[in-house]
Amino acid sequence: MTSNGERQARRPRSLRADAQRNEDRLLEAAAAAFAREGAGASVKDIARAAGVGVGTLYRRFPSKELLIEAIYRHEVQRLCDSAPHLAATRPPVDALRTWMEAFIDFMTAKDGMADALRVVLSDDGDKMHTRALLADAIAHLLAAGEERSPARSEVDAQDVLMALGGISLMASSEGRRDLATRLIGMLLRGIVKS
Amino acid sequence: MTSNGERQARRPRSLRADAQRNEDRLLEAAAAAFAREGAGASVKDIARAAGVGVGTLYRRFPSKELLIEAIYRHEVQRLCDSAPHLAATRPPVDALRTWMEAFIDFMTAKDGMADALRVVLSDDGDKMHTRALLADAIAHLLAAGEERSPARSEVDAQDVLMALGGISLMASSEGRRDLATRLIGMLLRGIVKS
DNA sequence: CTTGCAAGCGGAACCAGTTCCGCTTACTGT
DNA sequence: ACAGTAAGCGGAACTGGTTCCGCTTGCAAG
Repeated sequence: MTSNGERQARRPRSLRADAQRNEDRLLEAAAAAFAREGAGASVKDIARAAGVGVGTLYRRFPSKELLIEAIYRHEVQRLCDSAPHLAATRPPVDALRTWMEAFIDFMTAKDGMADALRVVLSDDGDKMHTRALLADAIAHLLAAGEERSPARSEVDAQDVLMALGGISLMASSEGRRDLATRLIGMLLRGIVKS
Repeated sequence: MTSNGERQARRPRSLRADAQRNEDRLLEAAAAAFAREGAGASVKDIARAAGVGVGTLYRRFPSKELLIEAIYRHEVQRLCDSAPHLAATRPPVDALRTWMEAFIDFMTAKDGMADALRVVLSDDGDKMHTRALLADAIAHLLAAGEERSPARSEVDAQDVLMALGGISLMASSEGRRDLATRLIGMLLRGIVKS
């Protein structure tokens, strides 16, 4: 399930062999736990299932939220990768709306991910990567609109990302998906040129 | 500092005398603690300062967030009360924007209040009161606009409240007040008639 | 091989919030 | 006054995340 070579390749972090093995086991155990019990799964249980102490888990993932983020990193990546295609094949506003809906679907489906956003979107260090990824995807969609008219030029991708984050937070704690759709509607009207 | 009669009057809850005294002490201690240490103040300390056990605190305020909400209830009330006056004395969009800024100022100034929002805005039981209060204030501002043109009629006050909640959450965890102002700008453009 | 030591490890300890339940006490009716 | 009882109380105990630190070990360099 977990390819060692691939991980090595991504960033030459030169972890000690055992450390690398532990990280893999942790990710595996955490993914299983979150899938089974949702974000409620306890870090102690995850550490135990991975056969390591909590200390080990915490050196690799400094908080539960960052662990969650690590688990879903691939899927966030995929979500972001889908933006250019959308921008190329659909009318700008349509593309933007579709992507936003996908964003919300993702954030509300993966239990705990919406809360992890607060950490991920806050600005320092490692998390910046994911944050930038998301902002770029949005920037792409906004830019596509700008040429063909719909997006206001003064709108900033970071701001839109924050707005989406807020919507995710509310939608996930209320558990009402339709609310999110309506809020996206408002947001879009606030973004596109009048 | 705490008027017994007033509290009695608000809702004839007929608490046992000692229970009432404890509630007053708790509110007093909690207000002091939050003012001094922010939302980080521990419930145990608050209970101790009030001279009661934690169990007592929890029977009256089933969670820390609800305690926070109780502390700031008066101020939320005042915020809501200010809406009609704004609506009467300013151009609709202006009134709405001003109120929203005040909302955010409040939520970001009172440490922990933004997080309490998630509980307060979620729909069940007692909290409904505060939620309805806020929604009414917004409805008032929206209605004022409707007559004189600016607000889209299909916009729902509850939705706007949720949007504001989301913005508060993001702004408070980012600690960047200017972000909130820009997001309010977007929201407004999404609300008023094109 | 040996050895030095940074890197890594485990898990006890800490500190939140929250729950539970046996004891106490303010009130009510007599 | 007094007793019966529901309402209220306290705080130990539980659960979760997070920190800390003394011990272990993979991995060169000699």
